[in-house]
Amino acid sequence: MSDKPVSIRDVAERAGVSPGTVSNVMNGSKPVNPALAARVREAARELGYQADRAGALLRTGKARIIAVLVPDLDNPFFTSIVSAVESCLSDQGYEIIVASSNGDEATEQSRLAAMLAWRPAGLVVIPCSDEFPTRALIERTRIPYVVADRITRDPSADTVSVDNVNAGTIGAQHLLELGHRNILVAASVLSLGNIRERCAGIAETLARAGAPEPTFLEAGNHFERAAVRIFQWLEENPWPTAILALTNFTTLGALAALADRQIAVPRPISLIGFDDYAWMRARATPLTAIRQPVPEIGAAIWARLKARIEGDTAPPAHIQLECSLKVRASTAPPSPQDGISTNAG
Amino acid sequence: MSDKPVSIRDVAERAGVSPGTVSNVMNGSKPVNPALAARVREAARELGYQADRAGALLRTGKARIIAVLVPDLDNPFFTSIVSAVESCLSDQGYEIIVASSNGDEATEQSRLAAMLAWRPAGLVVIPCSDEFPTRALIERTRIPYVVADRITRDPSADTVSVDNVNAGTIGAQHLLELGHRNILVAASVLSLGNIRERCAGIAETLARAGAPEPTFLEAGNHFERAAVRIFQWLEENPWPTAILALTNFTTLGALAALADRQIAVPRPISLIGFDDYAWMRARATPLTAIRQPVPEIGAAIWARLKARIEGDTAPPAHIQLECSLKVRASTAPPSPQDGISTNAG
DNA sequence: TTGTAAGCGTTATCAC
DNA sequence: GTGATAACGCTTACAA
Repeated sequence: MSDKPVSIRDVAERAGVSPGTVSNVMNGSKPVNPALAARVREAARELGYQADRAGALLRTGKARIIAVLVPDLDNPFFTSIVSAVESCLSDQGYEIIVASSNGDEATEQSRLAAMLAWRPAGLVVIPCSDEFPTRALIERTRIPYVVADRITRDPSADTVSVDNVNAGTIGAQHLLELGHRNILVAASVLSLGNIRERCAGIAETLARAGAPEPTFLEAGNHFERAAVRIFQWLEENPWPTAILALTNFTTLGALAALADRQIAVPRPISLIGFDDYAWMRARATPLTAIRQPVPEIGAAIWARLKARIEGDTAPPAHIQLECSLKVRASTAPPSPQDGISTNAG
Repeated sequence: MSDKPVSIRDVAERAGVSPGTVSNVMNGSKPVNPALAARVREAARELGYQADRAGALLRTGKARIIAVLVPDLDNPFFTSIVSAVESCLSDQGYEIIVASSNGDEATEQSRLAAMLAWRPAGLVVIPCSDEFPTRALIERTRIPYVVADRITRDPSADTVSVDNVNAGTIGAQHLLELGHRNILVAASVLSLGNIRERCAGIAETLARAGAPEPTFLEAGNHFERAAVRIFQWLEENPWPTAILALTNFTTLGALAALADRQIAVPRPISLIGFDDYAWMRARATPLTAIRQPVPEIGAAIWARLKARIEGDTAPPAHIQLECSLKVRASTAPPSPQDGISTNAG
């Protein structure tokens, strides 16, 4: 009906009190006579009053907004993090604003600047590279932030990630136990620290067992590209007995390459995927996979951010959560002759 | 360095002009002497000035924010819509704020109210039900909005959806051409109009061809539940020669059920999936699927919203985009004996 | 316990 | 073409 939103003054007038009192009632910032408070609440309800957050923001300088910046909103891992964080803070009076850097530093910079203009209470960033040059931009604002997933070296803020070394280790361990010694690692890009750590966990585990060093293939951050890279590699090299994928997209790339090449799983090639999605289970040969604890990651991010927003000044915390191996049907002991097989074309 | 963000006054002082002039320069709302403008821009750059959007919001009453409300942020179809919209408006000075209603009307209501408190310039809603009771809440605000995907009857706002009848038709047509007459439709919930329309397209196409009516199975909106429903149905009924899934989650459910039941695809049962994701291609038997044109949906949403924000008062537009059938390997003619097969247990 | 008033940063209106 | 000034809705000292 009314063209303009109801303001705090409308409520005050209707309840016969001052705007300040309405504010105190709505925010509980100061005790108010119960009878009055009831009258105010009644008036607010009748008018459908919803405080305009612009006024509050202007006055307090802090929006009840959490800005989330991810490298790719089409990557289900990143959106699952967004979802996990959203479900934590939605009932705490915060709103979430999202942007994608498209894996590009210039875009990261400009999207970040745009979101910062809202003076959000906190920030969640999955940087597009380990350089994280936009960190300076953030730190000038003094806004609390958490770096997630991709941890830059020398982080001066809270970080939340998985134990990437261990993630690699449990994958390699599983393959070793099955008897694999000839392993292809389908990495995304080795310029990312988290990927390098996963590789390190694998390399170390294999080395300790006296197994030959695996091949680390950089397959990129996109499904299509990963598929052709892995396909080509399988064309040009003796086959491994197992592939260990280090991201969800390289998992898909490996699956596509194996399918195109008509190579069955788990024999002649076993496959361990990364992350855990419904489609990994919905297959004739469900995928063995390294699961990242996404809900826990989201909860940890919010816990740190919330603490900082509320004034926690402890030194930066670096939270690491453990991945777990979901053993399903895509991994099996290599068949005896596979150990010496070469690409028969 | 400085604890407080630089304001327009800081810039004005440094450039030796008035705040109003700075505003005019930054927004281009009024012509300004080029020399002065340059000085202002220089000062802004030096100070790293970024206009505080709270002030602007308070003054203009409209935030350059688009609020997006979806039923489930863990459903890749919905997040792909968010991503498509985000990529449209990110370079137009808009920010996107997202929330999930979790498929619940009360949550939808409260999340919507919370987002509305930011006085967003526009709204994108995928309602959690066709009732869409929150519509009243939105319309009181006079904020332009677009209803996407799930179209309520009697919509008084712009809508963007796919041609659901045709989506069903092309799926059924494909199966008919292959010779299938015994079809199971894996629907999500029949209370949703878009699902009913897909069913209608199927039913009509089959009827016109003189084929028997298919079975419409309500498998729900979640993967796990859909999997068990379809599994059970296959236990208790003679097998169809083809399954036509009407959402991404029922596609996964069907795949999981078939895998659990150790039923191969496309024989004895062909399968058409809904939506088009990388995992559908990354299989030994890539999925034939009905693809929704997600980027185009996002673009259409933004086009309508943008027009409304800029004052377009044309009657509500109801945009329908066409789905396309991606024929891959999960559909094939039924084997001769399948026409009379029953569940052999 | 409640009311009053200042002020947050911006933009729009008005003189100049 | 530019500068002063008021106003947006809210919170929060401070006064009553």
